[in-house]
Amino acid sequence: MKIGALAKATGTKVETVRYYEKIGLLPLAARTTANYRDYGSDHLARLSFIRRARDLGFTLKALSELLTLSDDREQSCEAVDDIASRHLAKIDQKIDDLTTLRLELDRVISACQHGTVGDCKIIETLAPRPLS
Amino acid sequence: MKIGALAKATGTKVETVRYYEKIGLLPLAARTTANYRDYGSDHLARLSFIRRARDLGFTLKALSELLTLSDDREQSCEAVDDIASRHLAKIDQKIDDLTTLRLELDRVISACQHGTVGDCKIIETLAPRPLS
DNA sequence: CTTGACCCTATAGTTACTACAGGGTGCATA
DNA sequence: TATGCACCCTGTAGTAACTATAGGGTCAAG
Repeated sequence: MKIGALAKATGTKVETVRYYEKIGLLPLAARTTANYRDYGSDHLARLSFIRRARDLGFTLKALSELLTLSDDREQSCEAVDDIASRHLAKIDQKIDDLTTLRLELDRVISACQHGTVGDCKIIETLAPRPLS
Repeated sequence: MKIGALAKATGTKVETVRYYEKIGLLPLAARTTANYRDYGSDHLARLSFIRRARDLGFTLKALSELLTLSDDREQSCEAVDDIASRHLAKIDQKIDDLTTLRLELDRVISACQHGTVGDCKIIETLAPRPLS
């Protein structure tokens, strides 16, 4: 199948597919006489894997490691679990950070009196306190 | 004060200070005879504002808008509130997305039996389902 | 004078795409 | 056959917000 079909089948953009091939995440595709990329089921499987992992927020680096691991079916699952768990911890951290941030922002916005900038609580919070 | 002192005073990197000047977020600094940047309290105030807004997750674009607004103290606070509220909504969305993602990832990791890759639930979840 | 911290500009790299320019291919329709 | 449109190709550059590096200058203390 052509690149457009592969892209559509996996919910990926054509340009992104080419990008993944360029960075080595996807193996080079066979070509037609017109130099069009021609993909088979192996590529479909691999790109699907990539798409799912990206959707779960794995970085391309982590994803690449997962792919390498998944190619050796006798490999211990520990390494996979390690990557996934570290990723989960990062997401936890991000949620924590964002939640803290959200609280602060909400506090600032709630204090806004909707007057002028001169007495705006939001601006006031951002501006440095006058030296006393 | 020199760039290093300004950077330290605001918890910003020297390179980032130069970057902000380059993109126009910080006004051009006065220079010493040695061509070193020389900063006064105006720059300190402005960079502090930038740092705080960045810490609250505002994009440079939104931040730039806030700075423009804050320069006109008679301006209505509505625009400021608008920017901040839209930012808050984005953070809310991000938290939602990450929370959903976390749930899915946790589910997958919990299903891991710690065997081999061949029967790894994590890999299995990422791999496309066999055609049936 | 030497040394080390700091300063400068210019350029490129990071991450993961995304957009665009310019040109080729294939198929359906008039 | 000609045309039009969707799709394909490579190469390059842009996005956001920094960050790192190369190569060179300045300043102050020893």
